[in-house]
Amino acid sequence: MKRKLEALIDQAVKTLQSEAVLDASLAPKIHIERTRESSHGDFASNIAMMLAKAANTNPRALAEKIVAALPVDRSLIKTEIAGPGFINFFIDPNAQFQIIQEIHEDRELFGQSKIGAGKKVQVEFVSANPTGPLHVGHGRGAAYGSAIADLLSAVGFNVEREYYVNDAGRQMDILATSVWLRYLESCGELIPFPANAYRGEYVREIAATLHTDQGDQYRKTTQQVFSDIPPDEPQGGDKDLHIDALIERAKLLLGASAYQAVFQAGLVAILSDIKQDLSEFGVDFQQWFSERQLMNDGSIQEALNRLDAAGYLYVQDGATWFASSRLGDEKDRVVVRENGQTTYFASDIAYHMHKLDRGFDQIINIWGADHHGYIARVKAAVQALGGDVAKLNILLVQFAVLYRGEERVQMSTRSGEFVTLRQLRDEVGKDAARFFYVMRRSEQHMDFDLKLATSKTNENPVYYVQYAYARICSVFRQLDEKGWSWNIQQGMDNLALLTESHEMSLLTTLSRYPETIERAALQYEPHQLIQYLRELANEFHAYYNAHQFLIEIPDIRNARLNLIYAIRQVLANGLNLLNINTPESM
RNA sequence: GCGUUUGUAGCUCAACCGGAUAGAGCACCGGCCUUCUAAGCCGGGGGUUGCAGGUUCGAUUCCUGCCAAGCGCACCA
Repeated sequence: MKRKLEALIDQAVKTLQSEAVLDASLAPKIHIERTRESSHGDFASNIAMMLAKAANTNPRALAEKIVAALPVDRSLIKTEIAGPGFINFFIDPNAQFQIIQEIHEDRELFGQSKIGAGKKVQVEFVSANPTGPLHVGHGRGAAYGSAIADLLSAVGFNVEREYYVNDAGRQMDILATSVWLRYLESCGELIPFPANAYRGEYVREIAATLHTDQGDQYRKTTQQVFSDIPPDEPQGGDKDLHIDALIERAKLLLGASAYQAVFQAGLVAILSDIKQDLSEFGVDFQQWFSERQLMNDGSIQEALNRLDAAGYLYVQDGATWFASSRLGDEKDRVVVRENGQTTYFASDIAYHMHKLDRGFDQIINIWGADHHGYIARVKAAVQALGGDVAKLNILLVQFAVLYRGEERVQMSTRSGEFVTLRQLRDEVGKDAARFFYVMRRSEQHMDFDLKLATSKTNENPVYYVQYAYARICSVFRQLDEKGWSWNIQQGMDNLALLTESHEMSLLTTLSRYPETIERAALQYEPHQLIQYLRELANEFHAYYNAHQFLIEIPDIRNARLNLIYAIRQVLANGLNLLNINTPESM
């Protein structure tokens, strides 16, 4: 309908242009929107106000000319000029009824579209370091990213979901060393556990399993491990020097292959935990892309070679720099350190080279807001590699600030003090957690009150939507119990009997579903879908309280059942899209 | 200090990317269960959209400045 009206106005404008009322060079962007109030009709356009100045006339006069030039259309019963120059459109109610027929035919496909035209889109999200379990801070990115991926796929994009695994680098060495030290404790050694090591309970569990599986074969004495190691922070030393020395000592004492074995034990345990966690959260990835692979297969060197060939690398103070400031970054960045090791950013450059080479039409990175400083340098890298920056879309998700009641909860993977995503799911359930995470705009700094989320679960709006779905299911169960019939055809023939105001507004809301999906997908705003579902549920609950569906008169009964069936279908489509369950009774 | 995101009802947030009288939930007050699930519905109070300018027919939305909060500003990842 929206599209149709746009086409009509477009024709009217062209007609006026041919009559020289409007300048032929004008190419106005025609914008149709839903009205907020029913007295303003169903749709409105501001076209006259946009063009009035160029046409050297006042908006209302121009609006009249546009209306006069409007081609005839059966479903359009009235136009009105209102306010400063809005053109309001009134749609024939009979045309509105078609939406019910449409939903009954399309079922679970209703709302999907092909505007993505099968274009390849990669969505990379979560990508948390595999140094510990996911905590509630990661949950938002997970829920948001998967919602965007699912929305894009619903509107016809060919979507690939990817998790970038930072399985290389110092953090992983710290983890491996932490596991080993806990392992030594399992063997019976008395270890002064470093301040900067991973202190979480999960490290102990991994170490215990390692001990059970491998026995004492990686055991060294505390004396061997700690002799001549610089003091830790609590002893007045530097915690970074301390842990780095321990990492070197571990590699030395264990030898390369045994160190690898310990390293792998930690990585594999944590990564498989993350995979399972996400899967249970309704988030699945097609690709788990390994940073170590980039280092081992020469990709980093290749990326650096390409930058060098393009003239973007130089050496200074013994390090190799990428001249990102020439491409919009605030300063140049080191890619190879003085000690010969490549930086994390170098891996990132290689990773994005890979993404570009894989031929996606669009690349979406979903990052936590703490990474916003990386946008400029990554875009610079993409440009320097000869890629199209316009294809790279970096979306930031603001952090959820955690509270327990009034008190702010600090989280740190290192210290082991955090609330895991799994704990949250156990307490509130997957549905409530997903709903809550996606409910708000991603740029909005979100306050997440754990006390509220875990204690007053009945207040979570997800139940409101699910309840509407369950109520409709219940109506159809009652129908069977009463032994009454539901004749769909008879209902379709009598849709005109749906004349109540609740019914009219439900028809409009139902017809808004496809455009809601489309907008939510293209603007990367899944909260719009949530907003919509709450509205649809609200209108249904109001309708439910105001009118009876299971009534004696078959014509009306069947028409109403057709309507609520359509409502249930749309609720289900929306909830399924968000990976939220549709319980048939609550 | 620089960059970036945010600032809307007592609290948590919307507002179809510049539209008409800024809307929901929670909380508060008052109603509705011998009829399809009261996890619901109906009604009420509550606002200088952080502040000050600017752009135009029209600004919560765009621009500038200021104020406040979050997050960044490594040869760490």
